[in-house]
Amino acid sequence: MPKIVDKEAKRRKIQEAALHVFANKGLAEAKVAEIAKEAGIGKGTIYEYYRSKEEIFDSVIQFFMESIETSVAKRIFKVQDPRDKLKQFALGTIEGCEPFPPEIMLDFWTSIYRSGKTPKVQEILKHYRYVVQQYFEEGVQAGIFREDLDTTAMATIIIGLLDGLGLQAIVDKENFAFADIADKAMDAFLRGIEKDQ
Amino acid sequence: MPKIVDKEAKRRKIQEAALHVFANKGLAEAKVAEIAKEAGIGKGTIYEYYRSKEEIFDSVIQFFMESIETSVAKRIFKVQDPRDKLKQFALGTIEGCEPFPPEIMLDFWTSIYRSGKTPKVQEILKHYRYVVQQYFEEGVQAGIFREDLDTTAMATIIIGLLDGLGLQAIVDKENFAFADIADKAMDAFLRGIEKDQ
Amino acid sequence: MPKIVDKEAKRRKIQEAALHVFANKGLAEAKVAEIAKEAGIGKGTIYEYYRSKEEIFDSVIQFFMESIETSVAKRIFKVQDPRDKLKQFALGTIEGCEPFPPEIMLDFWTSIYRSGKTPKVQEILKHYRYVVQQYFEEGVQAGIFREDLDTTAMATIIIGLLDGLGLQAIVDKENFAFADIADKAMDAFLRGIEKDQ
Amino acid sequence: MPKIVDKEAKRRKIQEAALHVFANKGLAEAKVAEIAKEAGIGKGTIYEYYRSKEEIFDSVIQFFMESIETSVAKRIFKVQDPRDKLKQFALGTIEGCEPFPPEIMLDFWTSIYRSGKTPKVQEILKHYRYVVQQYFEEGVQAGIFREDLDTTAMATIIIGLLDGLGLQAIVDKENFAFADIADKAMDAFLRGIEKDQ
DNA sequence: CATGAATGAGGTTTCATTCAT
DNA sequence: CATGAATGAAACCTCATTCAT
Repeated sequence: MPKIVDKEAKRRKIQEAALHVFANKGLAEAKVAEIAKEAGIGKGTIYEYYRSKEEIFDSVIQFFMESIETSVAKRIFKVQDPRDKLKQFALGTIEGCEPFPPEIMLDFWTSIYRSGKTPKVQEILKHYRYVVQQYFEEGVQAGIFREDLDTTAMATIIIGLLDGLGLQAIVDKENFAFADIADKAMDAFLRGIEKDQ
Repeated sequence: MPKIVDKEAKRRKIQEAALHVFANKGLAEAKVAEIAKEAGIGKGTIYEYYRSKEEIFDSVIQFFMESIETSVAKRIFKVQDPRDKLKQFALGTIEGCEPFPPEIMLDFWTSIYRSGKTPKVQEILKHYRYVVQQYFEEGVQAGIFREDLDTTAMATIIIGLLDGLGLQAIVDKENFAFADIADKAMDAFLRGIEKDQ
Repeated sequence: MPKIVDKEAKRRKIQEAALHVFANKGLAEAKVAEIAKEAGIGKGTIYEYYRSKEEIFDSVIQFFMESIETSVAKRIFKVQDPRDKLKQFALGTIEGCEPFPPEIMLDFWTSIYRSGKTPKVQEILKHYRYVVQQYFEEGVQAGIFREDLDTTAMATIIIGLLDGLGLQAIVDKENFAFADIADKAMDAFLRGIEKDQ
Repeated sequence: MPKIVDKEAKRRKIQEAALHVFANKGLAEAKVAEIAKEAGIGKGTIYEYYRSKEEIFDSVIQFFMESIETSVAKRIFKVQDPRDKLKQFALGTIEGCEPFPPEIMLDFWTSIYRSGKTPKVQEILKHYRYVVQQYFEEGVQAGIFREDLDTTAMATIIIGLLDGLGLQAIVDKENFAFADIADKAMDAFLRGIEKDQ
C-alpha cells in the first residue's frame, strides 16, 4: 500500500504557504517553487493538489472569504438592535481578516475585478451588501434611523468603509488599530443617520 | 528648445498609452510591446524616455496623484467652513479620479504597499492625511465638531472611506453613482461628529 | 509455481495495455500512468515488471514481431513453389500484423532506426531479408525467375513493399483492403521477374 | 532604424537547423534549444519566427513535400510513355527526398497519421495517388498495360513501394542504393503488368 | 507484492531589455 | 533619435521514476 496521507491536510498546508507567499509577493510575483519550499515539499507535489498557480490562488481567496463569513455569523446572532448588528458586522469582518496578512486583500480585490473568473466572489459580495442593507431597513422600520435613508447606498458605504480602512491598515501597518478606528467610524456614522428624537 | 517640448509630449503620449494598458491588464500583465503599439511608437523608443516598465508605472501613478491634488486644490480655497472643506476634499478627490479608469487604482494600491519602491507616494498619502486632519482640527477649534474628536482617526477614516468607495465603484461599475454616494456618506458622517448644540 | 504464472500473466496484461496506449498516442505521448490505468493496476506496479517505459515498448515490439514470425511460419511450410512461398510470406506478414493497431508500426519503425537501442529488432529484420532472399534464390535455381536476378535487392523490395503498404493502410485506414492489395502487388511483381519461357 | 534582416532567409535557416535536429532526434526528443544552437541563434529568437516547436515541424514537413513535388514535376513533362512517367515519378520522388536526412520521414509519417493537424499533407497524398493512377490509366488506354488493371490499387502500390523502400533505406542506411533498387523494383513491377503481346 | 504520493530534472515559452543599424 | 530583431533569464508545468507503507 502506498504512503497514507491526509490529502486534505496537505492541501491546507499548501494553501497556508501560498497565503504567505501571495501576501508578500502578489499573485504575479509569487513563484510556485517558493510556495513549495515554504510548504516544505517538492515543487511537483504542488501539482498533485492543485492544477495551477491560479487554482491555488482561487482557493486561498475562497478560504479568506469563508473566514470572514464565519466570524460575522458568530457575532450577528447575539444581538438585536440594528445598530449593534452593523457594529458586530464590522467587527466580525475585521476579526475574520485578522488571521490573514492584510496584503493579500490587494490581490483579492485585483482578482475580483480583473478576471471575470471569480463570479462566486462577486456573488458573495452582492450577498453581503444585501445583508447589510437589511440591517439598515430594520433600523428604519424600528424608527431608529431616519425614514428617508437610502439603505442601498448605506450598505455600499459600510462595505466600502471597511474595505477602505483595511487598505489604510495595510499602508499604515505599524500604527493602526483597525478595530478601534472602525469602531469610531461606525459610531460617528450611525449617529449621523439616527432619527432626531 | 523645440526638442525638449517634443520629448515631453512623447513622454506624455507613452504615459497615456501605459495608463490605458495598465488599467486593462494590470502591472504584471501589461506588456511593454503593447504600450509601445498603443502609443504608436517602437518598442525600443520607450526606453529612450523611461528606464524600465516600473518607471513608467511610477510616472503614471504620480500623474494620477497630481490630478487629484489639482482637483482638490481648485475646490478647497473657495470655502471656509471645515465641513465644506471636507466635502470639497471628497468631491475633489473623486473629480480628480474621474479621468482615470478606476481599475488602475488596484495596481496603484498594490504598488504602494508591496514595493517600498514608491516612498514618494507614501509621502503624498501622509500629506493628505495631515491635510484632512487639519480640517477636523479647524472644526473642533471652531466648535463645530465634538471636542473629544480623534482627528487622526477621523482623517484616516475619510481617506479610507473614499478609497473604499472607489473600490466599490470598480466592482459595481455599472450602477454606481460615485459622487452621489460619497456625498451621502459625508453627510451622515459629518452629522455624526457634530457637536450637540 | 503459481506465482510465476501470475507474474507472466500480469506482464502480458501490461503489455496489452501498453500496446493500446502506444498505438493511440505514440511512444512519446504515452504516459506510464495511462498504461497503468488501462491495465487496471497501480502506477508503481508497472516497475515491478518492467524497468522503464522504454523496456515496455521494446517488449511490445518484440511481441509484435513474434506474432508476424508465427504467422509466417505457419504458412510457409505448406507450400513448395518459391512464388507461393513469397506470397505466403506476404500474407503471413499481413496476418501477423492484423491483431495490432496499424499505428503502432510508426513507432516501431521510428524506434528501429533512431535508437541503436533495439539491435535485436535489427537482427530480426536482417533475418527476414535473408529468408526472403533465399526464396528468390530458390526460384532462380529452379529456373522460375530470371537468372540475373539481384536477389538481395528483391528481398529488400518485398520487405519494403509490405512496409509501405502497411503505411498506406494506416493513412488510408477506412477504405483499404490490405490483403487484397498486397496480393495484387505480389502477382504483378512476381510475373515481372519470371523467366521468359 | 533597427537591424535589417532578411526574415525569410532566417526562417529558412531555422528550418534547416530544425530539419537536422528533427531528423536525428524526432519531434519529441528534439529540443528547441538545440535547434537554436544549430542555427547559431538564441533560443528566444526561434519564437520570433515560429510560434511553437510544432509550427517549426509543420513548416519542415511542408518544405519537404514541396521539394518532392518540384523534383517530380521537373521530370514528368519530359517523357510520354506511361511507363516512363511512372519511372520518372519514382526517380523524382527519390531525388526530391535526397537533400533530406531520410530519418525525417519517420516523423513525417507519424505526424500525418497521428495528428489530424495536417490535412494539407493528406490532401497532397491524395493528389499523388490520383496522379499516379492517371499514368496507369494512360497505359491501359494505350494498350501497354493489361486491360483489367486495378489502377487505384496500382497507384497505392507504387506510392507504398516508394515509401517502403525509403524506410528500408533508413534502416539499411550504409549499403543501400535507393535509386538503383527503386529502378529494379519499377522494372519488375511494370513488366509484370504489361499486356502479353 | 502493490501502490500512489512525492519528487525534481528538464522542456517550452514569454518578455523586459539591449543594441546594431 | 528611433527602431525592432535578438536575447536569455526565469517560470510554469509534466511525468518517469522512486520508495515508504
